[in-house]
Amino acid sequence: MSPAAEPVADKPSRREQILAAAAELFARHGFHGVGIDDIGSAVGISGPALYRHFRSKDAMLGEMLTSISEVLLDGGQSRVGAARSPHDTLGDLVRFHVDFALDNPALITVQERNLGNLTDPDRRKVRGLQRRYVELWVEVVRSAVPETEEPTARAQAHAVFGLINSTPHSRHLDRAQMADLLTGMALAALVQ
Amino acid sequence: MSPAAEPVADKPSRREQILAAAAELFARHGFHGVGIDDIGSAVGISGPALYRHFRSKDAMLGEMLTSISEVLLDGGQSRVGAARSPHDTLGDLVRFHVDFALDNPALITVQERNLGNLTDPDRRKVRGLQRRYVELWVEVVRSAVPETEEPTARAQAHAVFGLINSTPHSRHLDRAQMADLLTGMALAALVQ
DNA sequence: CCATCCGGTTAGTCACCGCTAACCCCCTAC
DNA sequence: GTAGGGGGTTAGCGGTGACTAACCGGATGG
Repeated sequence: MSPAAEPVADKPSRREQILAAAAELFARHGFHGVGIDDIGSAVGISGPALYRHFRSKDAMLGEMLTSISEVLLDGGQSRVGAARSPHDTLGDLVRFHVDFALDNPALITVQERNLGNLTDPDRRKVRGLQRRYVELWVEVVRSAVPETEEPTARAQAHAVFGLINSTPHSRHLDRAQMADLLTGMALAALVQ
Repeated sequence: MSPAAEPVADKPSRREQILAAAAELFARHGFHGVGIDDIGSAVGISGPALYRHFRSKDAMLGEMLTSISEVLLDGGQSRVGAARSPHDTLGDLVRFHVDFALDNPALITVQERNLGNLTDPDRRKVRGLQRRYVELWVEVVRSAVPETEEPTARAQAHAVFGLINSTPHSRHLDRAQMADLLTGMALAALVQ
């Protein structure tokens, strides 16, 4: 499948370029609202040339979403790995997610809107990664606020994702202010 | 779904039925991912019979989204109309939106995902209604927390919508608990 | 210096989708 | 008892979209 899962990322090339353009388009028009030709011309090549890089349109979405989910899970785990106070860990986790959302609005949008357009195996994979990411949040929330029940913590995590991921829909503050605002709101919502 | 939700209006009929089914499908698969035949068979009729009730597939989405936006705006305005303390008004507004989201998960999902699939005139109309709803929130937030700048309040409103509208993605608490949780989180995020 | 292959091109195929056409009940009002 | 219309049916048309086929230029390494 993936020709090489490179640790060293000295590859800024095509594939990535195509995925970025596709993400932008999927975010704006939805998966089925975007044609192969649209994606092609967005990167300066035209139409079927994409099949030199991806097996299918579904494969593009699949790779896009799995890689997002992996980045989130890895980043989350590394934040939790750094042993600090539960409350600080929660702060780090929130900040990490906020930064990711602010830096990758199109990806975040695609992830929350287009999960249903994945192939069955891809969806299973992405769902699995997302579930583990949520579990991470649940544990961190519950160790920062111990009296929280598990289902409540899960619901809180989803709600906070919704809050943070709303970022693409409002662009009236600059990046730094927005990051602070969202972080503050998320933490307030979690610890009340 | 519930045939007798109506206070007086004894018209639960077709159109509404079709819109409800279409909302469900649009929410799950996206506008372009749903065919005319899918919608038809979801209400027991098949395919082109829908054109006895709507001029086009676009018209279905248009009517769906404008009616949602109108319901939200009207409901919001009536909550604000009842003169109470700024803080109570904010609480009412939050609770109103939470209730709507919990009672209409499919509609909420379609509204936030499929704005981009609207016809240009429809989109303008819906955008206008949404803008007025946001302005309502901005004013209520600013009168409850006067030191808030306007752009900040706008960003907060969007973020809170994201939080509340995340509802369809998590179903592990019952309706009442979920309503209380979301209301509490939203208010905490707003007043900090 | 040539073989190869990587990454592009255009033309074409096939399925599907929105929508129209033509037809067909009932049910109701006169 | 029949006229009419609201709401349903199936067949089919035109357009579009994903993908394949066949071809091609140029860099590269043996």
